[in-house]
Amino acid sequence: MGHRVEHVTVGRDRVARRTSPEAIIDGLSGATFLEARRRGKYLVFPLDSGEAVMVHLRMSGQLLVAEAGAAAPPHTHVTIGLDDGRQLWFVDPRTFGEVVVFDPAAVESTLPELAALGVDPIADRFERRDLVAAIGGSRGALKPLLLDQRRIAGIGNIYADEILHDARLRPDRRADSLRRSSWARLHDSTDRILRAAIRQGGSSLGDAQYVDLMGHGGSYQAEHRVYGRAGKRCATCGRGWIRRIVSGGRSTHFCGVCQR
DNA sequence: AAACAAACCTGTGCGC
DNA sequence: TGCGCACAGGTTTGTT
Repeated sequence: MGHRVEHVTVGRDRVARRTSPEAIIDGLSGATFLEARRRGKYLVFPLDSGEAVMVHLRMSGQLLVAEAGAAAPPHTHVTIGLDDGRQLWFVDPRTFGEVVVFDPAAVESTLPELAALGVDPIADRFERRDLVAAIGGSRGALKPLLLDQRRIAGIGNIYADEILHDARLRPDRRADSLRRSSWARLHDSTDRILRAAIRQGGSSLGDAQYVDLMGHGGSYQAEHRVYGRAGKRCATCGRGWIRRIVSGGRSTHFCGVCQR
């Protein structure tokens, strides 16, 4: 923060598909980063120009800071040279991620999905009533509801599974069948699992794609009770085995014994 | 309204 | 060693 952008290159147009490489280069060049914010999985960096940069990492994106002169790794699609010589890299092998320079006053038209994000359990006040308001009225299964970014912002596939396990609720359990006590557990587990994962720097899987700005991975993968543990004994109840199903098109893991 | 499939990409791990 | 296949942290779009 507080650094001015001196040079920008866009090495792969797909990263700029929402706008254009020129829009990213022109919008960033000469601007100073004021702040780093997050809402759901969207990273937003307000600039002194009045515009802001949005970065979404999707499945394999990384935002990395590098010293002056460092060689960019493969799949570096945006390079931002700062006034102290350091560089900010957007790296993304699968190219699902994107970078957008936008006008926050026009976010509804330029980034409608950002404007439509639901309550953020970490960034917003998030009481039990907020959880119930977000998903309580639905007749659908809990897992897809937790993943719906317009209802609750920020929960991904790993943490949906871990949260539901912690709350002792099956991922295919209908939201309209929950009792008061289950809503209390689900709220409590959402808060606790997300905060514990953040404290440990998130979950870095085998390919070590998920890293912080300095390239360091997290350690929460060591705490996973269900995600990626299909066929193994349930570490919570010691009786069931972890099952893998597909829910909402996503790989889903749970214990059939201690989750109901 | 909800469930499902496909699409967008590249890389890795596995069985054979 | 090499090949083909399944699968991967997300989201959108289109179809039942």
